[in-house]
Amino acid sequence: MPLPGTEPPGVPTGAGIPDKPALEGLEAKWSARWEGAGIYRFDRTAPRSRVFSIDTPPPTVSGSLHVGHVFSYTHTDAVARFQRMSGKEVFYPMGWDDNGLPTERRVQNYFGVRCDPGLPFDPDFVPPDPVPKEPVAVSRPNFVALCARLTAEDEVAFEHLWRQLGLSVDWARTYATVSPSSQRASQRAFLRQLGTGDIYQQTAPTLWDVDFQTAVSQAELEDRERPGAYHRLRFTRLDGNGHPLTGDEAVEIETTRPELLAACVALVAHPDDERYAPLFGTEVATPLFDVRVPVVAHPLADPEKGSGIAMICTFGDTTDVVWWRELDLPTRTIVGRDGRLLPVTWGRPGWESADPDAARRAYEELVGKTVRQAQTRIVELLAETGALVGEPRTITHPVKFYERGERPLEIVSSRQWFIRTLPLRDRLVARGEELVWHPSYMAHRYRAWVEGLTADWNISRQRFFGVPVPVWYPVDTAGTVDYGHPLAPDEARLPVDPSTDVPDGYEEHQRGEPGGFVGDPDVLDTWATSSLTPQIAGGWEDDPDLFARVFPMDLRPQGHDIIRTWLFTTIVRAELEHGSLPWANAAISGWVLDPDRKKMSKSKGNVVTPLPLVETHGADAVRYWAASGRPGTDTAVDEGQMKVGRRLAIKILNASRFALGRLAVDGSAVEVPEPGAVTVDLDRALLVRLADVVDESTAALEAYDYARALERTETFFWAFCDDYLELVKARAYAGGDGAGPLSARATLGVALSVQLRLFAPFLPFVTEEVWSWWQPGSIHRAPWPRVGELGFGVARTGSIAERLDASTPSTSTPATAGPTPSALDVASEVLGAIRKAKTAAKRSMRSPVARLVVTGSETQLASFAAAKPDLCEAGGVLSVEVLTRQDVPGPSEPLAVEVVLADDV
RNA sequence: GGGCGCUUAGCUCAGUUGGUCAGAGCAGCUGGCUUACAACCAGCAGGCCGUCGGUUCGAGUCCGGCAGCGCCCA
Repeated sequence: MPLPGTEPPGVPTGAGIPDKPALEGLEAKWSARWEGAGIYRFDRTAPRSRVFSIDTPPPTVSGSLHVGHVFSYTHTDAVARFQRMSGKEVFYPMGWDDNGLPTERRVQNYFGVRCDPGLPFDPDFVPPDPVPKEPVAVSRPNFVALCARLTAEDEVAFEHLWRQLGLSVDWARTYATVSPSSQRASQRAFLRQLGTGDIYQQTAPTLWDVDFQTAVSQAELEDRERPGAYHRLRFTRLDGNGHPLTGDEAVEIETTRPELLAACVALVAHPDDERYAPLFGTEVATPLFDVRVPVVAHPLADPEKGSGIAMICTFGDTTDVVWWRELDLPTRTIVGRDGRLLPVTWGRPGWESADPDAARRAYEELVGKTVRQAQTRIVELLAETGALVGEPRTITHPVKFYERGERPLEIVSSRQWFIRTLPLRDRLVARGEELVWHPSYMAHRYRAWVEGLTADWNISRQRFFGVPVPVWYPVDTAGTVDYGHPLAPDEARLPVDPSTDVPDGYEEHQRGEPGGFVGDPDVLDTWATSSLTPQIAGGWEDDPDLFARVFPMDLRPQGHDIIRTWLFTTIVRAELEHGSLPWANAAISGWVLDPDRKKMSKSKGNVVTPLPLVETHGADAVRYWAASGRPGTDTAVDEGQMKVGRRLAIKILNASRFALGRLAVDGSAVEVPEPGAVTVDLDRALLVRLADVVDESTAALEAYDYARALERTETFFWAFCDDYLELVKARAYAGGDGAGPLSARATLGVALSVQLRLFAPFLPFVTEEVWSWWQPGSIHRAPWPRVGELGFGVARTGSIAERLDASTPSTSTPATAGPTPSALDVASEVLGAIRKAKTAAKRSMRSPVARLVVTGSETQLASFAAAKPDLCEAGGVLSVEVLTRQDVPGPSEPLAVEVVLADDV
């Protein structure tokens, strides 16, 4: 229903139909008018039952515009527009994910700066110009200000693209994940879960990127195949009294990380491995360092791998962490946060050695080296002492990397904040089953991820630009920080920055002083904030009335690549905070591949930028391409498809011009006769078929299958243009109030109106343009078409034939099996035969047909008779002869059509 | 190694519960300026539906094996 004030200027009249309609300029024209009229504003007075709320993952604006965005956001927009036309108030805000590392890196490169949190804020700071080779150190507040400045520019570019593309976003409701309200939500959730114990702090093994100098979570890991080498090391067996056993009693293990030997805390073999069973419970001595370590059993040890027995180090990989935790082993940390070997004191508790001096001498060769350098040196040392057996055996094996990192992750022990996810596993699996997935098989991805979780979610990051961890710690009189008793702010104070704000009851001058306090220096993982987009966008706590109307949301659209990150973390937070799903449906889009069906990546340089495509082909054309990609299916960028979409949009302009031209005689206002005027069988048959399309398209969109809805509508529309418009032309041009012309005009009017609305979610610009020629208000607030508009009862059932019977009592159905061909079916078939004959004879379509002989069953001929006048006009047929076939052909048996062209007589 | 998906015309892909399902568009070819549309229209040709087996009266369609491709996870 049209909103007040949304009517385009001028009364819709026949004069509103342009002579030469064109697509050019429609994007600018309509996106401005939609904004001006507030077509996509969310009406927050609508009750929950009438709201359709969408939680779109905000794009990272510091990343480049990507055609993948256009693809999946178009899918969402089609659904949003359908829901809006179906009477829902659509809550469709757009966010910007400015938070996090990508923004930091971009700011560093763009301005030539680096953040030094130790520096004081410089209020007069201006970024260096030109950008220097060596980055300039700036304070954290200055750095954050630069981040804000750059992301503001990026947001403009994104919004421009979205508007050009015609996303029906409520632009009054944008949010950014670094905004104060987002920070407030993020910190509030943190404090609440800290209160419930679902967030805890622990010194624990932490996945660590030595270049970014930050912890990363399991979700940010990726395996990469890297060359490595198995080094076979000889460990000395010990007797019950700790004395070395002589002879060939050594245990040989194989490791790819000999440099971690000093961190070895045990050897491990499979419990069923008979080769090593006698060793379980005994001790061995490490080479070089002579440290006594136990031999233990654990099922994760792979008898097939290497020699079947492995050394456990703290920590070489994630399996070490599992062994360490489950077998309750001690910690010996030798890798520092910079990826270099830390100094240790041999002989001290925790670093016991049977020969501390030898251990010290060996370790002195390694300390301060990077792990790579240390490996080279220790291999030399091991070889010199004879502990290295044979030559290292090179292999290729998967190594864990931070997905943005360039060097393998190390696992360091450090103090970090975690969200307790492991105990939630069963509940999270159940939530995954409760969520409705489109397509359904995407549920497997989620389930596999949740079931494969091995660690709680580490949410602290040692970065600068992000939401600060909102706590401080007391410093005791001796100057020791008491991490066990974090000082949390009152929720009313949020957001806080502990590096500049002061905890209640303290003064700024006490910062870092004995008896004072220190702020937690870390920021939260970006996912710790991004996982709250339903809460942030919905006004959680800040606007309870709004939140109650939109949460849990109806739809989360997103790509399948972020199921384990964004979708998963969002479910975790909603479960902890609200005990519910964050949304009812998840619609998962596929990837966009490059035109050669290769995955796009910056390194390959095959990333397609979307704006030129929109400018070249038009927004409707690009949307057509995107909407043709079925849910979950990877789709290549295909300019051919865009050209098809453009052709379709132009066709809509032209066909509409024709139809409306017949309805607005001599420039008068468009007048559509009442549906009751549709009396001609051919016209009824068209509307029956259109009713099917309405049904199918509606059902498809309700099930989030936008591609199917578009395809059905498009197929119908081309047939409508190619056959029906040609057949109806004579009656449409005839004018006057005769039943035939009246029926034709009524059909044209209703068929056009319905088809425009069926297309509107996909081609918002061209449909709005045509709508404005003859209808008040925006098509995007017009009601979604219903079968009832076409003059049929709501209770249509069964086949087209049955519907025809119901609506055309005069047509009796002979007792043949199968559906009766409609007047339109027969007319299309015969028209096709006429065209074929003309083409074969290389004649113009205009050339007359001297004689047409049609042979068919009684049913077919009855339908033919109904279509005959229109058919003769459309085909230029001068005389017709019909012959009844007595042998009752099958229902799908084609008519026999003989065409004699005029000149052949 | 485990999981998921895909394999239909030269290309991109539809084919919803097994029974006119051998389809569309693009590309190609042959024609046509036809009073909505030459950025158009009409027509033609093109396929053992990856492979092997099974269920069935009947299988692109359901089940299993295999092969190839892709993604996710170890």
